Parts: sequence; C-alpha cells; structure tokens
Amino acid sequence: MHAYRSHTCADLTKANVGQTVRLAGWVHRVRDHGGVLFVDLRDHYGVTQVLCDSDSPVFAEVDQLRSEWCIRIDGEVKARDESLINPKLPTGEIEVYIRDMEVLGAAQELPLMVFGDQEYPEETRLRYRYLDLRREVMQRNMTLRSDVVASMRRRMWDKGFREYQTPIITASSPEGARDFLVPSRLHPGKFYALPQAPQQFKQLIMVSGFDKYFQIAPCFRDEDPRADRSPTDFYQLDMEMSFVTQQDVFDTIQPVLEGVFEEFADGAKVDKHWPQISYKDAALWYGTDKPDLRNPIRMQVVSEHFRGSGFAIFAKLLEQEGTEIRAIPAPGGGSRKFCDRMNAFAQKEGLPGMGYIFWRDGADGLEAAGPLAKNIGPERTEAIRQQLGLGKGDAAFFLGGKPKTFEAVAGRARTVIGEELSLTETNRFAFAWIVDFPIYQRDEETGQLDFDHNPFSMPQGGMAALEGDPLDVVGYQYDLACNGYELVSGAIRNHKLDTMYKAFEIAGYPAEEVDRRFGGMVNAFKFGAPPHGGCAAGIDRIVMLLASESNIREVMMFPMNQRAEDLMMNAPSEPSSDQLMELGLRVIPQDD
RNA sequence: GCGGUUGUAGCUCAGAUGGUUAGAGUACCGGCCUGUCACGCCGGGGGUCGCGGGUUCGAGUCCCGUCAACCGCGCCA
Repeated sequence: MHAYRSHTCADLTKANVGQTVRLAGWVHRVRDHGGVLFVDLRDHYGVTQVLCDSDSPVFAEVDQLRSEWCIRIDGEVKARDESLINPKLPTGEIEVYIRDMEVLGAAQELPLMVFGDQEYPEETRLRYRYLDLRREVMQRNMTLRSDVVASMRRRMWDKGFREYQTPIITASSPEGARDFLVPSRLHPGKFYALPQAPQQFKQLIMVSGFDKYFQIAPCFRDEDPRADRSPTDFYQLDMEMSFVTQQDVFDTIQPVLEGVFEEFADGAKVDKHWPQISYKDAALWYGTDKPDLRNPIRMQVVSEHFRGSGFAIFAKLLEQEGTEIRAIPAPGGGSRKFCDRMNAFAQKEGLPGMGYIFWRDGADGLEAAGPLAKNIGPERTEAIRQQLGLGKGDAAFFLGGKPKTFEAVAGRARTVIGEELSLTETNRFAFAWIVDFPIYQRDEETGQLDFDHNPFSMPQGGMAALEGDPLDVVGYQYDLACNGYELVSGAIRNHKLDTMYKAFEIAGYPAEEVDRRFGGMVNAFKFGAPPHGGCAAGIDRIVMLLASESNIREVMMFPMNQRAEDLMMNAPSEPSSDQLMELGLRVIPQDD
C-alpha cells in the first residue's frame, strides 16, 4: 500500500464497502462520544467521516487528536445504516473504521479555524495564510483562478497566439507609475527595475516579426493599494498583434473574455453586446471611465433650464466659462428622506451638496417638491421632468460647476443611487469598451501638458491631428469596463517615429530625452516596424468578479497587506550590512 | 500625505447615561457520554480593555496625543 493514501477524502462510496483503505488529510472536526470518536478527515478533494471505538488498537491516540492535525489512517470502509447517512457529504453513505493511525503533523492552538465560516481580521488571515487557504472558500477561489488562467491560455492558443516570456529584471520605464528598483552588484550605483508591464517588450516582439504574442505576465508597480489593486505585483493577460486596427483587437479579445466569463460565471448573465462608448460620453453619462452598465442611470446636461433662473447659485455659476449643470435621474427615489440622504452623501464626498427635485401626488395631480423646484418655478421644473423622462415617485439630483470638479462625485452618487434604489442589476456582467481617450491632459496646477494615458498610443488622425489643439487629440486608446471595474486597457501603438517624436515634444519631452528613455524601442522603429496594437486584461480582477469577491486579495494566494507588507514572510526586511556593502548602498536613517 | 471606520480573552463579539471582582460564544485543559456529523452535559485556566498622557473620589466608557488594521481620496502611462 502507498505510504500515505490509497484514496482521497472524496473518493469512497458504497462501492468500496469492505475494502481496507489508507487516507491522509487534516482533522477537520472531532466529535467525542466517549466510547466512540468521530473524526471528519479533510483533504483538498473532500471530507470523509472516520471513526474509532474502544475496540480499536489506536483509540488512545485518536482520542488525542485536535483540529488541523495532519494524520494518516488505515481502516475498513463500512456502509452507514440508512438512518445515519449524511446527505450533505458526497462520501456520506460510508465511514471508515480506524485500525491504525499516524500523526504526520500536529498543530498548536489555532489563530483561526478552518472549520466553519467565522470571519477573521485580514491581518490574522494574512499572517497565517496557509491556514486561511485551507478554508473552503479560499480553496475554491484559488482553483477557480487556476482554471481561469488555463482557459485563457487555451483560448489564446486557439486564436493563433503563442506565449513568450519577457525579462523580469529590466530597465526603469519612467513613463508610468513608480518603479520597483533592483540594485546592480556588478554596476554599483546603477539599478534595474521590475517591469510595470511588458509594454516595450511586447512591441519589440511585434517589430521582431512574431505577429501574435500573449503572456500571463506579472506586473510590478510601486503604488498605493486599493481593494481592487494589489500594492506590489499582479498578473495580466498581456497580448499584442501586428497589422491590426482597433476593431481587430476588440474582435480578437472579446470572444476570449466572453468565453472565460461564460465558462465560469456560474449562472450569472454575461452580456453579449459590448457597446463602444467614447471617453467623453462616459464621463458625462456615468461620471467615470469605468462605468457599471448594470446601473441604468444616465446623467444629462440640464444647464439651459437653470440659466437665468430663480435658483441664483446655479444661474450665477453658469455665467462662468466652462460650467455646466448636470442631472442624475433617480427613478423611484422620490422621497425627502432619500433625497436628503443623497445630499448628505455629496457633502461627505466634499461637495457643497446636491440640489434635488422629487415628484409626488399633490392637490392638482403631479407635484414637484424640494427647494430647487420652488426657486426655478413650475415651467422650468416641468421641462426638466420631461427631459429626464421622470414621473411620480421619482427624483433628480443636480450638480453644477466645472465638470472636472464634480464629475467623479456625481459618478459615485450614481452608483449609490443605483444600489440603494435596487436599480443596479445583480448576477450580471455588463461590458463596455471605452474608446477615444484623450492623448493629453493639462495639469491644473502647473498648466503643463502631459500624457493622459499611454505615450505610445497612436493619435487618431496621426501627424495632422498633432498640429492642432493637443487637448482635442484622442488616441486609438481603449479600456474595457465591467461592472464598474477597469478590466482591460490597450491601444493601437504609435509605430511611426516622426509622429512619436512630435507627440513627446508636445508633452515637453525633447527628442534627446525620448532617445535616452526609450532608446531601445526608438531604434527598433528605425528598422521596419509594423503597425501593431493590443491590450492587457487584469487577471486578478477578472477572477475577483467571477468569484463574487470585492477584494482582490481574496483571489491571490499570498497578497501583501494595505501597507505593502508580507506579514507571513516578513517582507520588506532590512538587508544585512554585507548585502548593502556588496551593492555599494548606504541606507539613510529615517528621523521620525 | 489626507479623511472615515475599527481596536476588550487564542479567535468572534457584548459591555446606555463614568461606579463593586470586565462578560458571552468558540477554541484550549479536565471530567462524563457508543451514532454524531455546528454532537451534548459538567467544571477549569485564560485580560497591560492597542499604547501614552489628562479630567475625575473613580475611566473599557470622557478629553488629548499616538500606533495598528481595513476602506476611501491623492496616486495608479
């Protein structure tokens, strides 16, 4: 017999009755009835009830067992009496009578229980991740992740893509987020960087003639974390292809992702139609470039109804250049209580507040209520109601000023309204391509132009477009939004050197600096670069959505905490002085 | 860097208005129990109430500071 097991803890059924078997696993739970001990033995595959009465030669040893001890048992499979079958367990028709037992690994008192669904602080869970990972949900999340990755690989292969690895230790790419630096021993004072993404490499792979590349690529960015963002490293399904238009990229990646979602959505609806929405429209309609389309609310411009109206705050505001009044319709939100709560939400988010109107039954039929309605009068109020298509029991919220100042809060208010009024569908994945991202943005403080997104994206209209107002230039640059998350980002790349130099020049980078920073790629473009483009999909976020989790750490084996620390492995840690010496580094003491 | 929430037993939590010796469940230890599958019953050990200072006759509770965790803002081509 095998040293550890003849079957897994999910294998045994009535068919095995009478056999002598060997099982190994963890003690899930012990039930001690004095004369008889029941042990739920658990492994990756399932749970089997094993038991021991005083006839067993190892009764005394089994009596010592506690939860999460790792053991091996030998025993005889017996059928359970009809009345004792446990329908909750796939192995519930049988049980194993223990004849021999070996403790493979005992366990101390546990900082968190594997059994049950007790919640634990994340700090505890991360410090004892190996225990946390034994829990059923985590086992499920991690296998789901593995299955998703396998499915992605298969689907990419089936589309003619091949997987190529790119360097992990490489050069700093100063165009993006903060880099993680790696000191060089052979070149004291110089540093490598971990790639924020294989961006330049995948473009070079296209220049090298490979046509269709993909990679399950680790990406490293030294940025502050969020619930949906890992603070150190994360994985992307990175892909790039040559001789393609933006639409070609969409037509390639959509079936892959749609297929993955269909395969793992577990009954949730997966939208087949992925609308293309311009960045500008997304900002207006949803207040974000990653809208949740399960929420039907769309914002609208209602400036004209307030221009010269009796509501002095908005009327005055509109006299300033670049201001607008926008409305968030809230079907079913027509109560003062709800409106006041949303107003308080806006104030908490840093705005002076949100004006509102709501419609209810009045003496002469439909009546508009709320301070705004009184100020602007019945005609304007009615015009707003008609524009927004609202009726009795509905409400609308109003925000004014320069869109940049309130857009994001409006977007969050839209989300809260959709959720509170149960307008946002659940059990559905709704996708939208956000297209036509602007190439440049102006820094509000310095007045400087800078790249809004990716400096390697091709401007729509090419060189000619760059001759006009830079702020009007949009790129072949796109994101895929799903349920309020950015799942994919990509672009058709700018492979023409003259356009590239011009694009950088507008952002204030002279040609010499472009050569210095991106010399490798710039040189490559001098030797017959093909037009190319691609995208990268956030694997962690996709798995998070498929697992119905709202925190990315729930689908990562060994994530960092919110301060980018690994409590289990004790990272980061101080280097030894020998290590520093070898690298030619000295640590500046922090005085605090 | 900023804001919000939280911090009481190994773990999850309760402790109005300040007032005797800080409780429960679970885990742990001991005893009883031959059919449980969240087994049950009896008993026991276990606390720097995050830390520091203050107000008070008296602070887990009020005030100030500080630390930590999470969530968000900034940031994230």
